[in-house]
Amino acid sequence: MNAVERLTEYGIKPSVQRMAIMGYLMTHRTHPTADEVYSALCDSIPTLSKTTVYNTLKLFVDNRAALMLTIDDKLVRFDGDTSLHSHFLCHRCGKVYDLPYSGKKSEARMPNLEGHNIEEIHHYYKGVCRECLEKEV
Amino acid sequence: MNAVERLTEYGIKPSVQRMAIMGYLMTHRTHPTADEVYSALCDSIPTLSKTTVYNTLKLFVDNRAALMLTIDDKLVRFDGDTSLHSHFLCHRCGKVYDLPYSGKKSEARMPNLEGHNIEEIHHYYKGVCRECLEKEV
DNA sequence: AATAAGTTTGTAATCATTACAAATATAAAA
DNA sequence: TTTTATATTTGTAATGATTACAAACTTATT
Repeated sequence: MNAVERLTEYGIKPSVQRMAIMGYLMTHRTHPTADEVYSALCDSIPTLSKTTVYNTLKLFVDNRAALMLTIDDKLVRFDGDTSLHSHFLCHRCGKVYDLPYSGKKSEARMPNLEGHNIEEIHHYYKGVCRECLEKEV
Repeated sequence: MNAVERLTEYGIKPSVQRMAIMGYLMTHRTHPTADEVYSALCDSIPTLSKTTVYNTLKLFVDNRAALMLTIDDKLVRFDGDTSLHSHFLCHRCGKVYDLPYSGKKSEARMPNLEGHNIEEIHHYYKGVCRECLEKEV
């Protein structure tokens, strides 16, 4: 599936900027910040505005074509993979890793907990990643 | 357990400000922001500085006497209850509710997932809370 | 009391994010 | 095609939570 198909699937009309941003999310599974998306694309789209990146990412999230991760208290990150999975933040190198979702699978279908209407589930781990642990020695 | 005991238990030397802030966290399970803590205490401690509130909450978190919640992308919230439990954010009224932890209990003891050293687990739900759903009708 | 160490305070910066209005592009109507 | 309306993008300026920093203050130690 390409970026255009992905956008239309979520009811988002494609444009040069939207395709580029969605394309970046699809090919870079690094959970980038808005600023990282902007920096990566502003060479190929010289007129690109940072406001557009913010607005477009918000549009994706509102239409459930992307996830907004609040795992880091400093920066909001975005994830083009909207399937249910967990995230791990290394507080040493700042990288965010994907992990399989470890909550009860029965809750994957947006349960109704204590009367609340659940729309999103986020599962975050924090610590020191394998790579940083190896460097330690 | 009172605030002083709690502080010393976590190796934090008590002070007027620290006792007041820890006391507030212990008696108000509302997951307050730094600003809310400041506003609540600045009457009883007129000289209190917002910087102190920020520094002190950070001190608590560093010493694991409190949790920092990043469930909301706008505001960092704090929780004096450091036991393993989940949180639910209502995106209509902004309130944060406690929920029982629904991940695998076996992971409660800080597992070693894919070689990473896990130090914290956060489980966030988002949606519309029971109270807001009732008002809707 | 004098000195050192730890804590608090106020002000000024930082910096990610948003508000807003002008400019541009796309679609629809004439 | 031209005109008109609608949608999208852009740049600049503001917002606001958080932090840096150095002075003031408090507590502990010599």
